[in-house]
Amino acid sequence: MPPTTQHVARTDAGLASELRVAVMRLRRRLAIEREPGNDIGIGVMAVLACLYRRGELSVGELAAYERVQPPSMTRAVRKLEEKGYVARRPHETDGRQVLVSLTDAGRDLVLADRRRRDEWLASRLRGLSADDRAALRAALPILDRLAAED
Amino acid sequence: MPPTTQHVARTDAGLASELRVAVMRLRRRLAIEREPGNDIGIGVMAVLACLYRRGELSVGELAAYERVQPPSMTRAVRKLEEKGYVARRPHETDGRQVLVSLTDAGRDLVLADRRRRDEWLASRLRGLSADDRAALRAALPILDRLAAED
DNA sequence: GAGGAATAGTTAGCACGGGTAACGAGTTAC
DNA sequence: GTAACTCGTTACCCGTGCTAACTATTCCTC
Repeated sequence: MPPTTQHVARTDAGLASELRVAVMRLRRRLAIEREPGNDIGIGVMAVLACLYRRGELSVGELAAYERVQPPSMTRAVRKLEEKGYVARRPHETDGRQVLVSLTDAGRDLVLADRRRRDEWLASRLRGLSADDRAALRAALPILDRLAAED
Repeated sequence: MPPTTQHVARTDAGLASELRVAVMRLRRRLAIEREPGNDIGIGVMAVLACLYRRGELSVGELAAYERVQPPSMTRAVRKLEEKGYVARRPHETDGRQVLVSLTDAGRDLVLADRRRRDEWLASRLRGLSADDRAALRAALPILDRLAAED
């Protein structure tokens, strides 16, 4: 009889597989929920959220944080600039770098999107116990660290 | 000054945004780690893992669990069948359904892949405390439930 | 039992978001 | 001052998700 999710998750040996599947499923689920008039995909939205938290960043820094290759980030930034959510300006001293920052419209979009997804999450959280919510909150920085650089 | 990850994650208001970003980054990170000779993408591998845990399933059941539309699962299964990792057979009593099961090669691939990713995870876990690992294990079923059906 | 509604799977076609390779502009080191 | 490196970009390809439309089968109703 093949092991169930609960069984393998109790061991380190199965943690990777289970975590991987859970992360992928949840990612797909999250991608569905978006601000109704928001035509920005979830990946591109993550760039805005990153700029919101960290302020002005270069294209390379954004790519490194999102664990994406530079060309992918160039495209994401271009799309955001076309829509007026970010501004690009050259670095003062290093002419190779391009600094990206949120516009007012971009900031508004981040907040609206966060509100929207919070509503969805709130409906989900009602089905969870306080312990479950605390467990999620505790796991968050660890998930973040797992995804970070070696 | 914009809030940092730690700041917003302490409140329910920011949990959704932070969780979303963490999940997306980790998903990309996990997608990179794969068995060297494994030309199967992470999404298709998840199908094999699902069959390994649950045994024979119909295309529709697979699609529902992975939170994917039926056509996407049809394609994934076809690709796996071409490579000899799964077998398809008609349902005994319901001629509409197609049942998918792992072949021996598919089972081997699941185990090899799991071993490979476990190695990667083990190297990560060394950087974490026992509490962190426990937190991850506790959060796993909750992440799973968040992605589940309404 | 015959016919229409519902369900399972597939096909076709599209969009988006990753990747690599190759290149130009700018900087740094020698 | 030139060679090597870094950053960003362009061009192109591929994987994987979606919707719409179709077929085959089953279920329901009369």
